[in-house]
Amino acid sequence: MSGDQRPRTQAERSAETQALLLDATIISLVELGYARTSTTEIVRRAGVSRGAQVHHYPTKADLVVAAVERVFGQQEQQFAERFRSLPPGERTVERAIELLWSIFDSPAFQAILELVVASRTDEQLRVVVQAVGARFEQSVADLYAEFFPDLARTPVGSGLVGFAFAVLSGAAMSDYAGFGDPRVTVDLLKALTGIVDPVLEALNDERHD
Amino acid sequence: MSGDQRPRTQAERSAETQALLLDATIISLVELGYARTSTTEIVRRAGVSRGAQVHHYPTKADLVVAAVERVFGQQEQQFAERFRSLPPGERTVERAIELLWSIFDSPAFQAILELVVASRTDEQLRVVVQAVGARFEQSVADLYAEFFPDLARTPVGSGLVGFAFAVLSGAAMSDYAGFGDPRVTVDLLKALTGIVDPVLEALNDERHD
DNA sequence: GCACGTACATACAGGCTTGACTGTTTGTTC
DNA sequence: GAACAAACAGTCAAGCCTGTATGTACGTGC
Repeated sequence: MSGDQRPRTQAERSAETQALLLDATIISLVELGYARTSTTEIVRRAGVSRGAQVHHYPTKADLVVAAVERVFGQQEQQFAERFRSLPPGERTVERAIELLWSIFDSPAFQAILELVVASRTDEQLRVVVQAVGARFEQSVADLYAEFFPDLARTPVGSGLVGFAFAVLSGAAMSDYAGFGDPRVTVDLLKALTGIVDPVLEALNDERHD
Repeated sequence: MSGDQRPRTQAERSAETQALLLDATIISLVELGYARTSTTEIVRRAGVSRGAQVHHYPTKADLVVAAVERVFGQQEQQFAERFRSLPPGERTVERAIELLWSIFDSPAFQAILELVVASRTDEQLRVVVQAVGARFEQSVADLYAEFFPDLARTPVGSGLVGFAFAVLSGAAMSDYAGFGDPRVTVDLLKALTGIVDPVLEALNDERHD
């Protein structure tokens, strides 16, 4: 059936099994949440044996840490690709926010949310999450600086990416927190970016009294 | 030693044990997170027996649901009290946001965050969290409408509380997500509220084309 | 003071999870 | 093609967690 009878190399076997395991981990995080995600459940979903899992990721922590890197990396790459493939005329701040929102509004971000919250009370996980999270933001900030150099030069403009990340995280969460409307929040964020300068002035005035 | 030799009434005993259990639950959520919060751990922290716990809250879900209501309720009440006790001259939108931020920046909100995220994959919990969360927002919105009636009348102004909730949630989370700086985010939010009208106009212009 | 119900205490059983351990297959190297 | 290492398979035991069940102490109404 699967026409390829050529034996796979060790590297290929390794990579495929690891991908199966990490994707299963991420999907389990999305569907069951962190608390109910067990290694048993992961190997079941991945369709690999316990031995295979323990070979590649000896402990549950190893597995989760690797999943963090994978899911952040995927989103980071996806955002960059999508934004770069926009027709030049549409490479606006507003479009960038819409694109970013499509990331934060995705199942993948639900997994990230589980991991971020779990990382609060897990030293080992927190180190990785913060590092990878910061790298993610930095990658978006680099694109931002590349395409909107004028905005990026201002003090507030340079912090705007971090602000957008915070707002979009909150918006994504408000979906099931019972407060706020993500669409309104995102629209307001987009509107805000259109008036960065007045905000900047207001902020400066305020800090100098 | 404890001077009071008068026997406690059943109601008093009940209330005290329940308070011990719920507070222990909340503290455990803060310190250990949702995944590692067990009924065993809770009764240990509360200093009550397993039987007492099961008597008041037969299942773990009952315990967690009650904790949701308690922790949201406490924060709701605390905000209202603090805001109402401000000297009239300081009852500004900015002060309100600072006050709200002190809520979102507290340990209590860390517990709420655990519960909100857990509720995503827990039907029973989600119903409660959304209801109580919405009530919390409504209570803040009511105060907002009472003290800033002019703002509250505008379309965007009326949605501003939900927006603030989303932003502050995100800001609180960005602390351990590795991206954004909560202080910058909150400052920007405060600045934004000072220029609600331009935002409103920008948003309307944008929607009408 | 007695009967009753609420509040509490302790022990137990079933299920699940994790990490460890032993054995087998597959690819690679010389 | 033989030796070696990596990849994989399946089982086991210890620990924890939850819910249950049975027995005891305390407060309340008559």
